[in-house]
Amino acid sequence: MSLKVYNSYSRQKEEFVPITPGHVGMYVCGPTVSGESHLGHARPYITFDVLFRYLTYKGYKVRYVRNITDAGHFEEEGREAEDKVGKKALLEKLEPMELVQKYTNLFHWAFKQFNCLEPSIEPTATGHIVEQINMIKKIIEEGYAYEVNGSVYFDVKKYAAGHDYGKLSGRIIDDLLSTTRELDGQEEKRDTADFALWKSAAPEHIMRWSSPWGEGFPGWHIECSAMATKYLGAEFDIHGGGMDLQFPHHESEIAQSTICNHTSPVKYWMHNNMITINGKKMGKSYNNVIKLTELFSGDHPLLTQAFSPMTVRFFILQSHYRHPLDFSSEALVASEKAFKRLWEAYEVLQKLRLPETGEGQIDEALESRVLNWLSEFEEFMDDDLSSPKVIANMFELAPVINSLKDGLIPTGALAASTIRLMQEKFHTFLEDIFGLHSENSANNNMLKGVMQLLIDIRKEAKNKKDFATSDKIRNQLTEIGILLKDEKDGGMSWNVN
RNA sequence: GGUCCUUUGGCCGAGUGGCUAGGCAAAGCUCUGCAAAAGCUUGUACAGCGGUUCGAAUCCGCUAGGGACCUCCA
Repeated sequence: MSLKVYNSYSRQKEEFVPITPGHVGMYVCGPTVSGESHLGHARPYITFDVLFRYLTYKGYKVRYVRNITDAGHFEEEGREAEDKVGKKALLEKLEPMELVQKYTNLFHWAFKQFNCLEPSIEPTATGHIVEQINMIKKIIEEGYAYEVNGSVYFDVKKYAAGHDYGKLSGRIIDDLLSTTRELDGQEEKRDTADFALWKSAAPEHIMRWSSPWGEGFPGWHIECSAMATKYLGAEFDIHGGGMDLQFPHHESEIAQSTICNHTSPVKYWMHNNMITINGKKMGKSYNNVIKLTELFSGDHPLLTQAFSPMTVRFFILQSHYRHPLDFSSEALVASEKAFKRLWEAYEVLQKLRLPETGEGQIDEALESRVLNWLSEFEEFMDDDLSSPKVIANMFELAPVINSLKDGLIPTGALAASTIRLMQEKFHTFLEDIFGLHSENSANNNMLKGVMQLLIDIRKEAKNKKDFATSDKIRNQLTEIGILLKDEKDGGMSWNVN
């Protein structure tokens, strides 16, 4: 079966065929480490983490490059040539690189909580100034950039004459060129649609590098072009990022790389949609940001409780990555419960007793439904990563699993091979591909031993119909957050809430 | 203003022409010493109006609401 992905560039689903058979080059726009990551950032990195995992599952050798933007861009291009990172550093009285390090560490910490795999290469913008300068030089040589007062701009009009600037983001070039917006500093540009490749640094500017055009710093878009070219080549398979980066960032990236490398850089452009809050995009300018640390601690006016990383990951996977996802505490609570129920069914499944040969009669109808649900896992993922549908099927299977365990469905109703397949598929999709894991923090042997002791005492009490003792044990455990459940067969299980 | 997207049951959220998505919540039942968990059953939703069609949540048009991008943004 073959994977189909939605290509933003062609605006349709296309069969995924890598440029080099067996290998995939994937670039994802990483974070700007001038501040703390928020819930909105979780979506692209989890989405593309799943894609990375899925491609790997499909047997591809994937080189996953995700940059760290630590050089900072303009707060408002053309208006105040302010380096975002530099400015905040002054306020916090930190060295710029100290600030960058702090937020990079925090970013890494948060996404480790989310169980995101580390990219193959995580290049930084500041570490690739030379590559960026070389690329700009090349673009000037090609005649598509010009220097003014120590800054270098990309000539969009000239580019658009021979290329389809605006195709990715659905812009009409004439509209872009005729924009009448008045911005200070625009007079340097030949055209308002032009964008900076290199900016001359004002004296107070902290982050600065020498270049053939004087002291300055790179434009925002050039870093991705330079680093993607360096590590993935002039032409690579997948470029991912948030929808809000389509224009101008990715559009400009295409233009720069195309001129520099004489080929269109990316085969498949993939964009995730936004996380909204009350219908509005989560973003600094809207003042509706929930930082990841706040999410994990529950310390935010919009949160009724803390939410674990796995709950958030599951929440994100329950919707399709190209659709907007509206956040609310209620929605997260629902996902938390759903995830818990699914995970418990998964754990039950892994411990399910396999039927002996000839034990009971196979329920053909059930068997074929189960096999169908299982085979759809991959089918759905192949269809542009339809994780919500896979999860829906898992929930169809959960009652089957629980009923097998409780004896409501006889053990022999499903063939041993079917149950084994179910175990395998759940493991593969839930853990390897979706990247989910147990949140049961009680995985230490000492607690297990203590719990076994309590369970034994409670069983004895129950056998003696000493319900006062048995209830005391259960109730007090409940109070400290351990849930004890009586099983149908007289056994007991427990989990930490 | 320009370009594009979207509007599904109490809530979240799949779904692009005909077949029950799913989750959470709610109600009833079964199991249980009681409870929890689990299982079973129940909802007949697709913004409004009109059109195409044998048939539309799904295609087209209009109206209304929401949103994204056009500026740093995941």
